[in-house]
Amino acid sequence: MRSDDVADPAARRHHGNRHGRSEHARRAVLEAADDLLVEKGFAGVTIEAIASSAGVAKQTIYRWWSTKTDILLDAFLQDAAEDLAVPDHGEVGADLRDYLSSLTHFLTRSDAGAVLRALLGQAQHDPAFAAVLRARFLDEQHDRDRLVIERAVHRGQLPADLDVPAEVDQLVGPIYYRLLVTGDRIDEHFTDRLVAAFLQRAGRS
Amino acid sequence: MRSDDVADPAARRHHGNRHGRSEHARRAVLEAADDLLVEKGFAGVTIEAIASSAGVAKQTIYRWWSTKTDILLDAFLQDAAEDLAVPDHGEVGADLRDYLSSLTHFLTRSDAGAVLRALLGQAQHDPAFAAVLRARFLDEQHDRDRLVIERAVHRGQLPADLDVPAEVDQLVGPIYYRLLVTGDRIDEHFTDRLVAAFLQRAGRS
Amino acid sequence: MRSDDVADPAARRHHGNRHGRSEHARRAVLEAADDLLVEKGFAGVTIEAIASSAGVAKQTIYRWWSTKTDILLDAFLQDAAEDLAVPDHGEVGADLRDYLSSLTHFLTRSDAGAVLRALLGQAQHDPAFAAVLRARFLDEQHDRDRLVIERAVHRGQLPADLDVPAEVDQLVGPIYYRLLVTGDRIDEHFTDRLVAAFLQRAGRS
Amino acid sequence: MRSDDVADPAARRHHGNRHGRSEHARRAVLEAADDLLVEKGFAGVTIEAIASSAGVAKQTIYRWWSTKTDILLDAFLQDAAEDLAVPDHGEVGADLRDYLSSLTHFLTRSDAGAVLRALLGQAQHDPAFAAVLRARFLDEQHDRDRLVIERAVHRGQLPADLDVPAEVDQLVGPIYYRLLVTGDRIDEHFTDRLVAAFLQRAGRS
DNA sequence: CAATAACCGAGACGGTACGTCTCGTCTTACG
DNA sequence: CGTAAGACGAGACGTACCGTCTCGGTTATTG
Repeated sequence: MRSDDVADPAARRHHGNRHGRSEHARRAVLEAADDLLVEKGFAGVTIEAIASSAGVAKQTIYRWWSTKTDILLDAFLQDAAEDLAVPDHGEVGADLRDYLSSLTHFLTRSDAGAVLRALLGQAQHDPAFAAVLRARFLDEQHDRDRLVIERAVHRGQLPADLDVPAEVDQLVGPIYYRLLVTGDRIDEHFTDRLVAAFLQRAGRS
Repeated sequence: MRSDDVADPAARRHHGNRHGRSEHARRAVLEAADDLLVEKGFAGVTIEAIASSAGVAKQTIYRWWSTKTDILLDAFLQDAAEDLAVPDHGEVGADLRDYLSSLTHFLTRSDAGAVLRALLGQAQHDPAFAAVLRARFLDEQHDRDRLVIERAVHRGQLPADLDVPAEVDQLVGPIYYRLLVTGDRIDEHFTDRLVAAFLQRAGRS
Repeated sequence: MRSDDVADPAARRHHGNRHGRSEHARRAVLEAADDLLVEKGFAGVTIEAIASSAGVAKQTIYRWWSTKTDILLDAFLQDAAEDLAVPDHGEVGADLRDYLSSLTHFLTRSDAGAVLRALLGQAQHDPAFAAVLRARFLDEQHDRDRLVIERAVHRGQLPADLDVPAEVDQLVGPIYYRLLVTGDRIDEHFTDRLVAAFLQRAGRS
Repeated sequence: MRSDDVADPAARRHHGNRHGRSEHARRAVLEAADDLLVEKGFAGVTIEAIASSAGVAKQTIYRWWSTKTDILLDAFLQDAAEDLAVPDHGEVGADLRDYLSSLTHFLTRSDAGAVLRALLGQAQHDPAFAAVLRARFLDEQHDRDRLVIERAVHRGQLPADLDVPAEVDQLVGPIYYRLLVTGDRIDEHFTDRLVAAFLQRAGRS
């Protein structure tokens, strides 16, 4: 039998099989890409470096991904999945403050945030990739950004005729602006102020 | 003297001289870089391509610039200088609407705007370049963004204790957000709404 | 021996059995290798190409052969077996003229001859393969080359003290020389002249 | 033009110039190819290995040569130039014995001979290269092979109607045959016997 | 007449070398 | 001394095969 293999399935080397790819290789590539970005910067992320530091053949990478940004996007999506929960305490102000604060933390402190910055940078150079990035992450994220407000509207805490997309842009726009353009620190004072301005607008409209 | 170069720059080949650098070469490089970016995209801007399409030797480029983004930044600064005038009609609302509208036009419609997007993209990949970009353009632009509001404060049209930097981020942040992240259209309706929200905040504070 | 293999299993598809290999796969591989050499040249003979055009798994090839030249050698030996009969009319001159003429035809006209050329080429690059080629074909062929003369010596038509190996090298050497080095045409006039020279030497010695 | 290079080619490092290639790089490549063939065999001669052991960039190799056999041919021609002098003592027999003996030594003992074997091997795999090899070496060598006999014919020592090409093939053919096919030792006894057979034929014809 | 064992096609794997591309440096010759 | 030209060392690119390995299926012999 293969009791050894079965006993420790993670440890054993996977050298190919008939139906499907190596999970081991897939993970090693994504982790290597992630690590390289954080340690060496975007220029340090080369297919050769990924292959070599993942202990994987280049051809194995090319079999499953087309570009290095494709790899980084996969790595990012895997990491980002759990980190962007939308809070629901039932109170708009608190939820928004909470959400913007954790969004900020994600963007500026986590490795995944660094990867996203790199991907957004690449999107500026490559319209085709920009479209992919939107389709595979940004649109979904945009929905998430809307969620707190939409729930409040649903609960009757906010006016029904609120122009949600425009309001969301005014809430998160300044955060991305500081992240991508000015590089200024984004603290809770700043995000709280954004929420306050929103509530003021929404209360009056 | 440069009269020859200026009089008939195309005809006379400039193969070196004893009196400093060639203005002809400088211009040809900046224009070539600009054109290549617009026509072929950022990936099409290589030092070799610039040299070849400017009719200039690679070494001449390396003598005066270090990287291709350095060239693009020079090209951008030259183009951007005149295009970002700050209006002063004496009325904050009108001035801001005017300013944001022309800023938007600059960012989304002009070739220089395309170059800036590329430079901002590169800044996400390269912290050193991000610092240079801030020092040579963004800080100055940030000052310009503040100008309309500061003038109004000075005139007594806006409260003196206004947190100008934070307000500016809320005004232009959403614009850059759409430019760099969502790719959504930025029309006058959107910029006018930003101004309205600002006036509402400022009037109350 | 291989008589079993050749004898038994018929033309039906063979997808595995407990004892013994698939004759179908064996033949398909040898034919594919042969065809590829003739159609695409030596560089076109790759294990992957053989496997794919024989409809066989790579592993099946590696189970039975070690290198592509090993395959070509098997293919060659199978083809060559019948084509190199040694004539025996009882007259040395006629036999030799006949033999050299058919040897030349085999070397320059047949597909098997093309394969042998490739194998001899490989033997120049790889001493280990050169040894194998000698053991599995050239020594035997050398014996065949000797046969006509030895029979004549036996019959008393040629002197008993003839240095047969040296004479054989002078008979066939020029043929291989033209085949492998100069590429000159080898016609009957040339082979007849070789025989004439031999008879002259043998008559005198 | 190149007088500088020719004057002092060895000493200075040459990292590029406007008109013409680096003699230093050229020599390093040819020597590296030669050494690799002798030390590691034909399979050990790879462009990467040559580049690395010559301290040269791959692109520099590809700029001037197309294939590894092209490099080996250049290396061979440079080495072979001086080693194949044709003797002229005024006596056919002595000259031929001398010539065949030194030819044999060149083919079987020298590094250049090993390279030639490899090139002849490659020629069996690649008709295009075979043509190049003939044009750049074999034809010339064939002329050299004829020279001793032609001089003797000219001196009246041999019949004027001698079929020189066919005679040459009978003289050198057996040597190449042993070199390329049988691998048998080629000693002076063998080459002297070839000469003796030739003289016998020529004397009678 | 099931269980087993050897062989089959398929194809993913870690690798090596390929030939191409661009980089940034260096040397030369000209004006 | 700045220029145009362009060869150079370096190294990443994406591709082609290499030889190894696993997988699931097929069949003949065995228990």
